[in-house]
Amino acid sequence: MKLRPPSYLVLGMLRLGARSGYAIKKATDISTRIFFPTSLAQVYPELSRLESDGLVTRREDPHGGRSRSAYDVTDRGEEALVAWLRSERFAPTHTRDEGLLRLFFADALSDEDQVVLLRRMRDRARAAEHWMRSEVLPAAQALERTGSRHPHTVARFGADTYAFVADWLDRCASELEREAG
Amino acid sequence: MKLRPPSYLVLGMLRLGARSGYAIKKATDISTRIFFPTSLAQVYPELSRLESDGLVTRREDPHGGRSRSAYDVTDRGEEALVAWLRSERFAPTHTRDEGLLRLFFADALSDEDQVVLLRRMRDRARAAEHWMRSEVLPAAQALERTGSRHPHTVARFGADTYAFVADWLDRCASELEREAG
DNA sequence: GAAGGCATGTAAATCGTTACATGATTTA
DNA sequence: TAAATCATGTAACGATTTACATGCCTTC
Repeated sequence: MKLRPPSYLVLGMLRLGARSGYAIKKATDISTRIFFPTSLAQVYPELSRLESDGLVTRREDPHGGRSRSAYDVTDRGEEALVAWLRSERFAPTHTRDEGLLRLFFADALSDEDQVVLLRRMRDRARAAEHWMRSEVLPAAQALERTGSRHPHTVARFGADTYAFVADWLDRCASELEREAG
Repeated sequence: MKLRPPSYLVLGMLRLGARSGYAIKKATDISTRIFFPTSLAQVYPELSRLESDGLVTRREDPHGGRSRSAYDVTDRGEEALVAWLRSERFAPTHTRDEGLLRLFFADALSDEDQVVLLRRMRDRARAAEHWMRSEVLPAAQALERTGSRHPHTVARFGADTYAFVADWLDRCASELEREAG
């Protein structure tokens, strides 16, 4: 019965109001996706484990002729979530960024291609920022009206960070372009 | 003979002057580690593959009674690296951040504990910034004197981004503390 | 002379994604 | 009525890390 971060993702999403495994996955797609993605093939087995550990309860919740399971967090589940949130140690951020890896080795490119690469990375960061402001933030604000403010905190953090990154890369590209003439 | 980002990491590090598998791993530990970590168990098999594909050559380079293999990038290896650097499409950034996941669910905590969590995340970002400025940046500047400027670009990017993140989390923690009274 | 770093590799375990398989309901 | 979405799960695959195994060299 060892819980890992994906277990808490499921537990936390149930606590925020998602009822089915499918709903949990949908919720992550417009919220935790950029810093903690998951898949249905991870959510369903995780729900089974949490149920057999007594951290959630399952009940039948069919919708028309379509079967569905609804889950609720138990008191022990709530305790486990809070204990995790309060614990001192947490895993270091794990990132794999192919764009930055390219930039790292970009000296093998011509000056023009270096600028192209930087602008491509900038565009990607800008697109991510826009997506967060237009899709993720509104969904988080809706959650805020039900008493959960921090999904909104995280959405603002993400949007602001992507904006910072896009600006940084834009400046870097312009400087490089000016230097190269 | 399908190359993935870790292949280019190895190829690129060889190009920047690392000679052995061990040296490649050491180099990543003070450079790409935060955005593209790797392990010896990944580097050695990758070198073998690159060799059998003719993208690098191996030669014996013993140091005293201790055997060592030195690798060099071939013309085909150089071409493959540049083609990758120039290609339009690259994998989206992949991140798993347990700290942000906690913040996302932090509404389950008391106001005080929410501030504690934010300050913990801030401290971690600040520590990462300091590590980059004191360890990574100097190493990158040394590389710059050999003609490779972009390891330094990436190091500045990393340090500046961590500084932005630390400041953002600090402000957020202070606001929350003030609100809670 | 002990500890730590240099050096190479393999095996096992872990973790996560994609593909497969199925079927009902809603919307365009 | 066709496409998209809701809904659940398993199997296969792929990628990466940790542990194992070995041994020499340098520094304290």
